[in-house]
Amino acid sequence: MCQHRRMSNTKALPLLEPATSEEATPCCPPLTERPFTADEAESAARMFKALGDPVRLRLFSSVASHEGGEACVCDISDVGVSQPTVSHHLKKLKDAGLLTSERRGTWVYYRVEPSVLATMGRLLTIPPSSA
Amino acid sequence: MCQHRRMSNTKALPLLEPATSEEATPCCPPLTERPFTADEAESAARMFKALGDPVRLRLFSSVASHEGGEACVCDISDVGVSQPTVSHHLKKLKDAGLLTSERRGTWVYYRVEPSVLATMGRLLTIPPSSA
DNA sequence: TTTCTGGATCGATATTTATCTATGTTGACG
DNA sequence: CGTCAACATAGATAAATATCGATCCAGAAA
Repeated sequence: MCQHRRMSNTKALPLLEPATSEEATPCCPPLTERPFTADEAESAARMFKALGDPVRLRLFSSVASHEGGEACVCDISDVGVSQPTVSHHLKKLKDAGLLTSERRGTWVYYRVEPSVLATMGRLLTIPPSSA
Repeated sequence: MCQHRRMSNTKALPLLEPATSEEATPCCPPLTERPFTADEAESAARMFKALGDPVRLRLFSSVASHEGGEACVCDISDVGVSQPTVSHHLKKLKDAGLLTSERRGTWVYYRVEPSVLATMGRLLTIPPSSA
């Protein structure tokens, strides 16, 4: 939870809830399977671009590695930029479909969209006989 | 090889050569393992950013999926932008360490740096008990 | 209601970047 | 040699973006 002065009394972390997993857009085949179409590239590039900024990558990693699969903004904001900048980057990660957010009382919790790691991992899978 | 008017008579494709595999920088642990440090984020974000443009992603996919593991620029340049723009993007992919290039006679061949897919794939590995 | 706090939004700015045209460079060929 | 073709580089420009300070909004507590 959030290590701060005034503690919330709303249930801080209903961990591991159903998660409403929408089962993802498969989006694209592995990058190595065949040349991407323009549409596929547009779609996949949006995800890579979202992780293509150091601050966003740290925020994403903080959420992804946080106990319970979610993190309060106040727990991950120590990345060397101002609070509006953190907010701006979290919004971009949300818009790219990598994170979801939920407000609970005073705090806002972010979590990794369940399908994302699998979808992006699939893009980078290595073909069976890679030389 | 290159489907063009004037054919080269230098050996066009010494496929699957030793590849001088430098065995890669492991760079970073999975994104889900722990919050990335600033340095780790800087390093990993550089790779994601390189794939974060649709044109570059198509070029990368074209090389990665090309028979023999390498592709001549002339075979992958049909992505809707000018020739200098293609060249510019290929340079960025090289600078990011994702591609290598080699000139053979008239043509320049690009190939995927062998370690890259594994390194980036590792970043996106899903933790053992992901809920 | 008033006050405080966590976080989002607004508006401005400096930097990055994707793209182009024009030109340079390199190798093949006659 | 000169010419042609494949790429790369240079320079310019318009658009995207990372960042900030100021402000706004929502929930909690006094």
